[in-house]
Order: sequence, then structure tokens, then C-alpha cells
Amino acid sequence: MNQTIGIKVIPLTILNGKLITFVYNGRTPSRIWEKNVTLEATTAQIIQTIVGLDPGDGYIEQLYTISRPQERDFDIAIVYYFLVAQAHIVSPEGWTERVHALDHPLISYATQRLRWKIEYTNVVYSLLPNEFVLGELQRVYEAILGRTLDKRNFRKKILSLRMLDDTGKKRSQGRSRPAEVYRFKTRKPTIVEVL
Amino acid sequence: MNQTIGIKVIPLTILNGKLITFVYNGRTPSRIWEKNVTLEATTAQIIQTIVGLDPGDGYIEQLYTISRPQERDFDIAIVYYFLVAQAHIVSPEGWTERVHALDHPLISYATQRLRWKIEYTNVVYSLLPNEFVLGELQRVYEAILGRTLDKRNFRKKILSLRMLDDTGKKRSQGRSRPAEVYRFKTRKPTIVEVL
DNA sequence: GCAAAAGTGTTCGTATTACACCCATGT
DNA sequence: ACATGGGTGTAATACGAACACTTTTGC
Repeated sequence: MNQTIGIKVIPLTILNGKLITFVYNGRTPSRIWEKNVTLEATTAQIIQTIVGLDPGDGYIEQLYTISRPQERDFDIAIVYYFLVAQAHIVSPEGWTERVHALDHPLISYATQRLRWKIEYTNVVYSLLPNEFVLGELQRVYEAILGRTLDKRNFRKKILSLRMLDDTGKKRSQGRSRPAEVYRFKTRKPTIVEVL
Repeated sequence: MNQTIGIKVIPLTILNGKLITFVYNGRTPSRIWEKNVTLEATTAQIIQTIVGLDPGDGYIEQLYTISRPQERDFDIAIVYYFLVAQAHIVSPEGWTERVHALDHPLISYATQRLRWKIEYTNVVYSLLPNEFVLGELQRVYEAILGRTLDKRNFRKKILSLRMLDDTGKKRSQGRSRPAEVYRFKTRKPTIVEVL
């Protein structure tokens, strides 16, 4: 029996104001790594074929490499997470929703990394549709940070980062005042100037 | 020919006020990973046998896993860095000093991670002897951050973190006023309370 | 007219920066 | 006596936290 190296991908999305992950038939999406394929390409293949999503629709980041992962299906697992907006997830067949907290130490580690990342990069874009209102953005931050935020302070902070463009459009949802619609200046991972 | 997984260790230390790394015969210390040995154990072995240091004398952290590393000696390299105080490095035979900046993108990534870590943990302890004076500590911070710091502000901040104990001893070096000698409260990685 | 979410400023406390001089020692 | 690094305080500013009411729409 030989060494097997696996790539695992933890898909993360926001559903109903919660940061959640999905498992497929009780397992984290994964595949054996084959020589002459980069780790990044394998990760993309997993997202494409197992998760059933377009890797380009989300944000991929390497999380950690562990030996002897619990599942015993690999000797080493190189773990990535994949952030994707709920809107891209079309047919959740065979998928089981899992709340994020205790599944795996790696998921809470991913959450930690995310908390830190959304403070100084624009990667939250990957959890939102192209156009959105500030309330939606705030709910994403709150889901990741696990606490509520003050609306005024949040808007002040976010707008000062100058990572959003005001589309000029307005959107009304239900019986409430219509909100300004925003869009990310860029949907590529970018470090936000803290000025 | 089969897949080969390598573990690499980037040793980092402070020498003459600079954060540097060492290579051995022009290569980063590494070895092939063998099944049934954890990554952590292999890393410790590399530090022990190739770097020639005691892993317990420094701080080890996983950095990143890459496929197709330049050296072509592995298909995949799982890279760690090892922080160690200059004082522990006894016989640098076969070792070549390398300044940190451009060697490898991973080294600048390690530097980034370090910059962020020393702000909220006590891991700098690993780059210092048991007892030291605040000037030495400041020089370590400056080497990692790559800029000079104001002495008064530095002392205020560091002492407010309450991660140091005053030994009561004084040390004079050369013709200057003797300095208070400090010691880390604990030499285990600890998250510093930001109070 | 009422429910629901959007939008908007000010105040306060804390943390960060900038900055200059005297001290204790070895030579 | 002088060179060397150690040690100390204050003022200005920037930043984050707390906080309440008005607006626009759908029903």
C-alpha cells in the first residue's frame, strides 16, 4: 500500500444569515491527487465535478495540510476552502447542510481565517451576487463574525474602504424603503487600502 | 516513478538586526515524507538532523503546501518555518546565510505571517534568549517589521501586553547604562490578551 | 396609518503617533 | 569628559463604540 495524498475542499456559503458548509453523502468533497496536476487544478476539478460549481464563481484558498486525517481515506490531506454565493448553488442533490461550528477543527480554523481576511481584503465579494444592498453585505459580515454590528458604524467603515461602487439603482424588497444598490469595484481578491 | 512528498523547513533567525534564513549546500532543509510518520514528526526530524538544532528550542509553524516546487526534488512540498534564537545556532558548517527578501516567495510570505503574528502572540520569544533587555526585543521587532520603532511607544505597548516578567536583574553591555533584564512569562505559544 | 428596512451624525473613550531630554555606566 | 544605549511623559490625532430618530415604501 502506498502513500495517498488527497485534496479536500470545504465549501462555505451564507444561508439564512448563517455561515454554513455542505457535505456530500456525509463526506467533505475530495479526490486523490495525481502527479503532474497542480494542487490548484485538482482543487478546481473537485469544485467542478464533485461540488458541481464553477470554481471561477467563488474564492479558493488553501487552508492547511494535515497528516492522518480522521477519515482514513488519505495519508495526507491538503485542505482548501471555497467561498461561494448562495445564488450559484443550484441543485443541492445529495448535499447535506452542516452548520459550521464543530464539524471539524479545520472549519473553525477556516472561520478564523475568514474573520481576519474580511477585515483587510475584499474577498467577501465571493459570498454575494454582483449587485447587493448594504443590508445584505452587513448580514454577511455578521454571519462570519458571529455577532451583530451597528448599522451606522458598519456603513461608515465599509464605504471608507472604497471597495464598493454605487450603481445608482435602488431596490425595494417588501414593504420597506428602497435601498441603494452597490457593486464591488473589483471581483478579484484585493488587499484593501486601510488609509 | 512515483509521487514524492517532501517536507521543507525554512529556518529563520535574527542576525545583526536582520531577519535571515539559512540554506544548506544551497538547498532548503528537507526530506521525503514517509508514511506512518506525522508531518510534525518529520519536521522535527529535519530540524534535528539536517538543521542540527533542537526543535524544542524554537517555534515551528506550517506555512504552505505547493506542488511542483522549483527544485524538482519533490512533486509536493509541505513547507514549515522554524524560528530560533541566534544563540542556539552553534556550528554553522555547510550553512550559507541568505537575506530574507527575494529567495523564495514563501519566505516573504513567512515574513508577512510573522509580522502579523508578533502583533497578537508571544512567539517572538523563540527568537530571543531566556533573558534579554528591552532594546534587544525592540531590535527583533524592528527586524521583522522592517522599520524602526519609537523607543517610548514600543516599551509602553510591550509592557501593556503583560507578557514579560521583570527579573530585577540588570545587565550592562559596554559603556552604557545597565538595562533591566526581562524574561517571557511563558515560552509556549500564547495569544496575547489585547485588553 | 402602520409595519419594515434604509438612511443619517455626534459624542466619548481609547489607542497610536510624534517628540526631547536626562541617566548610569565604561572607557 | 565623553560616548553609548537606557530610561521616562505629554500632547495631538485617529479610530472604534455607542447611541435614536426620520424616511420611503408596501400593505
